[in-house]
Amino acid sequence: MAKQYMQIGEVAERTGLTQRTLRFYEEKGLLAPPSRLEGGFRLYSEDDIQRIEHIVQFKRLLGFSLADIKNMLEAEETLADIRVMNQQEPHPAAQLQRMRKAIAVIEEQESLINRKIAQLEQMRDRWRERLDRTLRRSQEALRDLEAELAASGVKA
Amino acid sequence: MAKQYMQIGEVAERTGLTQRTLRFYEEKGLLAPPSRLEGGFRLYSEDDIQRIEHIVQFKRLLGFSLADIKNMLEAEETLADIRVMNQQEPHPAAQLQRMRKAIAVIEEQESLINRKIAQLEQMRDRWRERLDRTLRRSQEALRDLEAELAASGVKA
DNA sequence: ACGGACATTACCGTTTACGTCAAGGTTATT
DNA sequence: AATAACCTTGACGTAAACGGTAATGTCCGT
Repeated sequence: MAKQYMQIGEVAERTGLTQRTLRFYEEKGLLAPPSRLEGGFRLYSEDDIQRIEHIVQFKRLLGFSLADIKNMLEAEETLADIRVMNQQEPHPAAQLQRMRKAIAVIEEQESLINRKIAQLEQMRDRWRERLDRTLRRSQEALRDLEAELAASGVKA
Repeated sequence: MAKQYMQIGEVAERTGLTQRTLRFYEEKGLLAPPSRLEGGFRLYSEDDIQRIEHIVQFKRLLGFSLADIKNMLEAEETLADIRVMNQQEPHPAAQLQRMRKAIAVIEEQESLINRKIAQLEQMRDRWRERLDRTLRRSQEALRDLEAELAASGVKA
């Protein structure tokens, strides 16, 4: 298993971010302040790292600003809160209420991603049509070429 | 039909970009310098506008830097060049050669988009699993709630 | 030929998302 | 207790992607 806690250097290496970026994200509120060693060294938990990798993904895939990503991460947090609350107060009626909230949050994230996918698919389809047209034209060119060769064959 | 040529103000309105941004893109080489009126006013053709809207899409969907987008647009240009050349020198063998190039370019763009889509789908699937788990848990909560109600019904 | 709307270049300013020291404190090992 | 390796908080720097304004020129309808 991975060590329980990692210092910033190791986290940086694992996530591909720099130490500065990690501190920067923390400063901007994208990362919850991690725990610290007595001397002040940051200690990241597995959960922290999960969250960091989440951010990296959001950036790479969606291309959103950090401000946007922060909002999306708040959805994450809502879910985490709900889990904790369901653990603490396991009254079925209250749980059910919170579950509905959780489901709404997740569905929103999913539909956001789906919208993006749909747009990308549309974009891809336009390229695909283009490919088809080009292929058709190159078929024609090939046909013409064969005709030309046949003609020169007759001549020879 | 749309007017043959538009001035920068109208283009800005139609594309949702600012005039400054249009000039900036031109300066950075993302847009070919449009034709000009005698006095120096920029005149954009339909083709120019197509290209601009292309850029807007790339930005919104892929979230790439302008430098990256510039590279992708060069693929576009390669294709345009190929079309012109095929018109000018319609020798089948040469055409065929260029067609192959065109196909390669298009396929590269397509696969780039496909990779992005695949990553997004993976991300969506993770949310979907999460949704499933939450739904299952809320089923349990519902079951518990019904049991509770039944019990209180018996008591009442 | 003139007034108002629209454009031009030039240049400085701003925000975002970090990079890059500097000066000093902490941890682990010997 | 000394030393290397690691960390801390500033503080300033920077590239990208524009925003905003000034000073000036152009277009066009009357």
